[in-house]
Amino acid sequence: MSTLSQREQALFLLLNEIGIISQLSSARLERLLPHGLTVAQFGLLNHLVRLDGDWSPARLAAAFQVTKGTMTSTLQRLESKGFISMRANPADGRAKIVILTEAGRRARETALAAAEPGLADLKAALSSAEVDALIPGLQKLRIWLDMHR
Amino acid sequence: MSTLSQREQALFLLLNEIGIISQLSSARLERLLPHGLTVAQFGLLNHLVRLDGDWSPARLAAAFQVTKGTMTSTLQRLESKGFISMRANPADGRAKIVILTEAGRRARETALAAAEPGLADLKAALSSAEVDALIPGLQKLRIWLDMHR
DNA sequence: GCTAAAAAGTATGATATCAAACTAAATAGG
DNA sequence: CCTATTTAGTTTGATATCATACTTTTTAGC
Repeated sequence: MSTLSQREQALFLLLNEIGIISQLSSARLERLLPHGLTVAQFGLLNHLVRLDGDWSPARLAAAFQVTKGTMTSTLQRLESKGFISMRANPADGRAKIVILTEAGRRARETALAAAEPGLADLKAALSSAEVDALIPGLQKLRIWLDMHR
Repeated sequence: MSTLSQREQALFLLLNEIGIISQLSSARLERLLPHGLTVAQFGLLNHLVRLDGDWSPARLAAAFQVTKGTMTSTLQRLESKGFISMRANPADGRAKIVILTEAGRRARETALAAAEPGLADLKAALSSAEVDALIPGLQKLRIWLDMHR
């Protein structure tokens, strides 16, 4: 009969907790977002607002650590909502350039304002120190997983 | 222009890291699992093996913190693989009882053995102490989210 | 230069997930 | 008792996600 070492059981438990938190917090956020925005779409809008520059679908897929196919789908949905547009990259016939529209910028603003109370509530769950204590370990794990896939 | 407080930004970052880890680790595990088992299906088999007793779909949905509709779908897929069966609850005409089959027990065994190396690799990412340091804070967060949804 | 390999993007088919709407059965309140 | 509410389970329609396979374009090797 297969078993796991204590060490492995602890890792299993860790990943389990992380999975449930991810699921609960995504569902929580999505309920607050306007325009039928999903967490993936909101994340993309935030990214484009904050990080200037030319973003191709492939570069965005790498940044969010999803497959290119997933990014194609999310971009198409944002485009159909009018929040981004895409044009060909004149320097590379294979590539596209993703552009945030004015409507997209405004939608991100209202979405952020709508999401803020949900984050504010969360302050009751963990102290500032507790949050700060968690982040480095999680970053280390995320970076390892990213490098070993 | 909407902004977030420092506190809220840290929480946002925390949830972001958690989301990415959840995504990467699920994809990683799923690649190792046999029988076309998904993480959700594997989790359910593990649960049924470890926790004896009568489990209804509703109770399982609560335990995994997914909607009843999601649990219906996952149970149907496991049933079509022959890994569980379901029968009516004689004491409650609305309810069903989920039963792990022998094939399901064996599938869980082989799946666990297949997943084990993926967990073993992960030991390189975090020390035992680092894992132990993360768990209590995450549990606290998970419990809060569970109680406030 | 030509060909082989790599990269960008899309398409397809499967599963998980949610919210919302629905049916059927059990329970609670008068 | 009878009705209203709650609970169990399913269905539907939408999105995210993956793996895989495909087309087009670019880059690298000889």
